[in-house]
Amino acid sequence: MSTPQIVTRFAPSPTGYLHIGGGRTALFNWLYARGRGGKFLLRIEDTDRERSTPEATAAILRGLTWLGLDWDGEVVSQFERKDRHAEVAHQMLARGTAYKCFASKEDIDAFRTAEEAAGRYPLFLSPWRDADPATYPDLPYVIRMKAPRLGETVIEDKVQGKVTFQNDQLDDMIVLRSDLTPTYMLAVVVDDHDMGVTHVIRGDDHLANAARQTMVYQAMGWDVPVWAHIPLIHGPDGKKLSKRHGALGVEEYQAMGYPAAGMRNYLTRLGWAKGDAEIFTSHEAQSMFDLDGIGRAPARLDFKKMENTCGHHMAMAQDAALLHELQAYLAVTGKPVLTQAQRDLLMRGMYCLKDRAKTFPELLDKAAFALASRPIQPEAAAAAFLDDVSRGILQSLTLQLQNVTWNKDNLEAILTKAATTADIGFGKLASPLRAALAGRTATPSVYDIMLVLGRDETLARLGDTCR
RNA sequence: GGUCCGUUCGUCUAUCGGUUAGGACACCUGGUUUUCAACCAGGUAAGAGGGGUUCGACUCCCCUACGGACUGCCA
Repeated sequence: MSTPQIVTRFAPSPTGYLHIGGGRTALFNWLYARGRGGKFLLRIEDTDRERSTPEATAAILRGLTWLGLDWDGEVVSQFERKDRHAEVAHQMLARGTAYKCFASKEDIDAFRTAEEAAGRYPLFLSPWRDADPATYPDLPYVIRMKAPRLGETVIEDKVQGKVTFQNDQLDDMIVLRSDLTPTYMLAVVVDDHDMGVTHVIRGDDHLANAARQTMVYQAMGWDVPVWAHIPLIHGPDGKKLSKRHGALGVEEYQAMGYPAAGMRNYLTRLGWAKGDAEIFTSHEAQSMFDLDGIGRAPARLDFKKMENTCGHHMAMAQDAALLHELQAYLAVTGKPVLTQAQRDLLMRGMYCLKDRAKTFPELLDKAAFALASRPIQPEAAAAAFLDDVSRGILQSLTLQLQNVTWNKDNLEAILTKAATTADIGFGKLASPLRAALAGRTATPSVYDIMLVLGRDETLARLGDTCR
């Protein structure tokens, strides 16, 4: 007996950017499928023609791509499958698991308002459920599912456990609208079934929907997928994530300069855990990820931890990959592109820059000493180290650096000797040197500065200072 | 209102009836250091409240409080 292939999917509505919570949902689906040799599919739920836009679809694809979540096959447009949905609706009709309902929207609204006013649960029960087709009027109609009135529908959820819904709480939902377009409730089920989706991992705002969708599966005699309804992400204050919490869209995190690998790691750990694992590669995440590890309570976004995680990934990354992602960051934020010389400088200095930065803006800031052009304009705090005595010491140091072979050991020997000769502590030498070479007080070590800058630039900057 | 879900350090979480309740981030103290970051050592800090069940409950059950989702010819 072979294990059927795992198929997961991410199915966003194209009504805006890719929400950070949606990004995590996609990530969970991706991890689960990728870690098990399965497929991860992407479907755009664009049946709401009023709110769906191609721009939003493009933004979602960009967000997923940035996060590094690749999907299998073509992106499926739900809207384009509307004929298939209608076909299934009519099959339900033929099977007797659905019926035509001629009640007008106005009648239903009036009914609901009245029921609510009377303090009752406004469950609309269509009078057409068991009507004789011979009595059907010549009016527009919708197709409603003939949902079971008695008993209960049980969801076996991998995250929420067994959740039971009383069938008398659920109405006969509309599956095909009067304009013959499908509703979400029908479309998801048909699409998930046709696409062979085996595991539905989505936000727990869909938990109740799972009950109704189960009825559609049953009405069609199809296998119900494995459910996993994950809690939504909340803001730092524990409230539902909203604009006042700051960034909502995945692309905003890219624009803030967070590395994608770090975001994947952070988002994976947000609401999921495997023992004490904290920092891991995506490959490791794929093999560790499971549905059991998903928590049941909503998790809050913690920017500090996110930055810390990103910092680890910055340090772990390959130099060339970091430079590449840095350039992508510059591009999306509309910042000037790097020159070849700057790229060379960054590649040369990456080894001492990447473990000091958590984000790309920080990386750029740490690299400022290398990217700066002569003459260096020292910040006030740095300039304070450049008094006449210091300049004198730097001047004699300059002479000793003229002909030395440019490597760390030699530089170390010379600087140590210079400090001894001048009878000062190393700090008294390093601070002015740092000020002269970088114009700042916080930089990589003076050796690293000199190594990254190279002899010519180092001597030139010293010359500028001592002139 | 009804239905459903949730609640362990400030935050993310481990624990799956018996632990000095562990780890990570953040924070504090000390160390290291040419600055910053990093790093090392240590510290503060938690089972929402109340009832049960049990020899024993963070873990199982009930109630309360608080938070959330759903309750559309939206998805």
